Amino acid sequence: MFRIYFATFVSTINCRPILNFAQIILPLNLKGTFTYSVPEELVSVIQIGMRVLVPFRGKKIYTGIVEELHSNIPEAFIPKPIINILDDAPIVPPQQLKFWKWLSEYYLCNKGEIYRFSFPGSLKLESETYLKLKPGAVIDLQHLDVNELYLIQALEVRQLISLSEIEAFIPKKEIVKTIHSLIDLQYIEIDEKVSEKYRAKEIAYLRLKNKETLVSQLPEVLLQLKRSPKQKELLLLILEHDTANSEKPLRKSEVFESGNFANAPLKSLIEKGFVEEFYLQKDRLEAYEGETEAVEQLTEVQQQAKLQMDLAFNVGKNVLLHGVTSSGKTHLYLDKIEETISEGKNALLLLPEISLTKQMIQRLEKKYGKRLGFYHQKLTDFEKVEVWRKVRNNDLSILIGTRNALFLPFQNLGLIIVDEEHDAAYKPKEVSPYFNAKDASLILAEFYQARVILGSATPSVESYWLAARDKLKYIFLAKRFGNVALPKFKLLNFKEDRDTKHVKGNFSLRSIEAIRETLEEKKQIMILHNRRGYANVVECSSCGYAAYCSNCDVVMTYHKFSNELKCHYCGHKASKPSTCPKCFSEHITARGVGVEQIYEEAARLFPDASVERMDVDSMRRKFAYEQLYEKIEEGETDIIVGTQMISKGLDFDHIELVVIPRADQLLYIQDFRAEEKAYQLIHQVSGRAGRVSGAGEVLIQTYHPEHPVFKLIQEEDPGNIYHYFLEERRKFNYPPFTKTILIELKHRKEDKADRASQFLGSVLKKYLPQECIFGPEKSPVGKINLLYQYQILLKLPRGKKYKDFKNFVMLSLEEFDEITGYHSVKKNIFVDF
DNA sequence: AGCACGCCGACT
DNA sequence: GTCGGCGTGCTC
Repeated sequence: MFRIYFATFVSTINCRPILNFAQIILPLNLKGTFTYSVPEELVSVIQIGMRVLVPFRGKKIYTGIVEELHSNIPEAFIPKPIINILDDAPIVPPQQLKFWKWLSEYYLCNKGEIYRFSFPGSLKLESETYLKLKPGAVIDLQHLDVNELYLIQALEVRQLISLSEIEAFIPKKEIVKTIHSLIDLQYIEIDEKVSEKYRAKEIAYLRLKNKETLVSQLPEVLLQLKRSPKQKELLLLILEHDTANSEKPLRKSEVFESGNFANAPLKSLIEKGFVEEFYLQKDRLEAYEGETEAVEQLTEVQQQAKLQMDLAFNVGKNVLLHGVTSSGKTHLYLDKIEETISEGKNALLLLPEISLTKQMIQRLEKKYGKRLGFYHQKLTDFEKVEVWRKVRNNDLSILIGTRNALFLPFQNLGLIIVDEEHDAAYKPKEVSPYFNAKDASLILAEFYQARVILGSATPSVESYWLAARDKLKYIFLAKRFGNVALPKFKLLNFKEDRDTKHVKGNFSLRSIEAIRETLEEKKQIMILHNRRGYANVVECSSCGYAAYCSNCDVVMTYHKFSNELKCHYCGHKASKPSTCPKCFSEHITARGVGVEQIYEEAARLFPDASVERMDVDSMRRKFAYEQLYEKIEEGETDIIVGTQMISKGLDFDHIELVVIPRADQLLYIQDFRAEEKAYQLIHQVSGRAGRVSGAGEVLIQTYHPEHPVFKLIQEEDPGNIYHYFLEERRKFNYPPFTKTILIELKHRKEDKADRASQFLGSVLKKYLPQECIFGPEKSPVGKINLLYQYQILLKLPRGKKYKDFKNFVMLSLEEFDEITGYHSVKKNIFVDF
């Protein structure tokens, strides 16, 4: 009683109640946070944003993040105590915690999902379950089966064995049974252990032990070694190194690399106390050590753009930098980055895919050297941790990365640049949490009081609209660097050419002629065909049978190169049937033109030219991309046939001609963004042509030369095509005029998925006006990977109402979750999909 | 999410 | 008769 009174008394004086409870975010896809008590000895140490070890469900231990500290005793349950604190300072800055909160609320996902996604695995320690022999157990080996015997014998040799290690010697199916039976017999018990995962990389070095003494007694020492010439030689080598250039220590591996020494002489020298081994930590990622150079002067036009940018930034407005390809956007980026870091702040440059931008990386390395860091999915986990630590210690000024770099613990972020802001890689549909890195950048920047540049040659319609309404400052760079002319577009009416027999296969004679001319000039050609494989349907012309994927509701694509059928949804492979499996007819035909076919045709039409194909299938081999890149750069390749892959990162000086044989294919895809995407793709590839000469030409073969996209793409002023896109979006109530939410429901059993979607639909209809709800209906691809898929599309009004409507959506989802029968239905929610 | 508990089919 | 399937419930 007295204690309680005393505590209250003290806290009143300090105006600070004791914060002995914490809300913890766990790396699990669970709603909300969990309350833990803070042990007395940790109360003064714990801070928001630190990592803590907490028990969760029995003995299992997780690494959680402290989101909040408070003194409200929970009533419904007794909180468990925090086991320990892992950091001596917060690892997640407050701005990032706000960012997580915003993401989870806006994108309707759990914070645990965000935490799991944003942290490198080895910073999230988890306990592992170990087995050990029960002390004092008397084991009767006679009555054990083979697996039990194995396990007991293993435990007698090694005291602790983790669950994952057991898989090595007991069949997976038997593990649980074996363990349970041994626990029942009281022979073994279970224990949980947390171990540090991250290990600094250490390099072994050699040096003299007690250098001074040794040197002073050198004659005696050498005498002592006179019968061991190798030891003597080695000692002298180390001595020489240690006295000569003591700057760089001698690497152990260096000594052995020469092949002169074996391990034995070294061992003897160490035993005799002349030499010692020592270890130094080493960064896994090599920092650039070469010369750095200054940022080049901006041109007149770029100077103008920069001026506008500064004006916008000064009034707290972010920028949409719309610059045609090779207009020098990168140049402007570098200038702003330079400015940011000279103010002592960090800059973040986001790219859609790091691998395709080697030139950009090299260019920046030359400018910023050690102050530059990279962060992307291809780093190993330990490499990620190292970048994390450096960012937290503010050792890096500039970060280049993909979307997950947004979650690095920046101390003082001043600028975010989102390059190629229209790119779909910023919001992949495959990985949760589903968020758009472009939109998220604007929010994160707000929390850091940082500025944002969205850059693109073909901005997204959404960003263009924001700029049109002056929510973003619109800056347009209309001309290529050095006033090089933009490529000329030419529409070829393929129907006419075909009717007058002016075609060969998929190529118009006019295209063939243009390619031939370009080849004669020793220039390069790109042919774009955005469809993988050889043919997209294999069917029987007698009975109409088509080869479907066994897991998905789609036809399989025929890949002639690898001679197999592939499902592009689940990756399932099958061999191509030579007779119809249904009617046994031999009339198996392939329909639908894929990039392999276009490649084959091009190679046949131009037998003397070197033709290469570039798509995910041909680039899967390691370094395939780098090798082809070099070949093109060296001028060894004349014609590059490829999918959308060729539209990114291939900046070569000698590409003059781009041909798009079946351009209509790009437009007629079931997606309200199809035309925008087609425009972006065509525009991006065309930007590869005539970058130096200004004589670039783009041939678009189409059955519909009157289509607005084809008509408007030829104009150098992009205003009209964006107005066309916006008008279309307005007409059909699509973003940016509405806000969309797509809910997908999947289940192994079709009727369950169907009923679940019907039910959720009916709940939504209770709260939302009918005209906002589209569906429930079967998804365009009704089955993927054996899961049946249904969907509901919501088109909600923008602005103030949106928040209310979204609350109703959340309410509906909660009501849906209350039905236990639907818990096995997998639910995906895409906000602004 | 993952892990334990509880009720119905294919095997010794 | 059991073993094991996955439907259901809960986690501070």
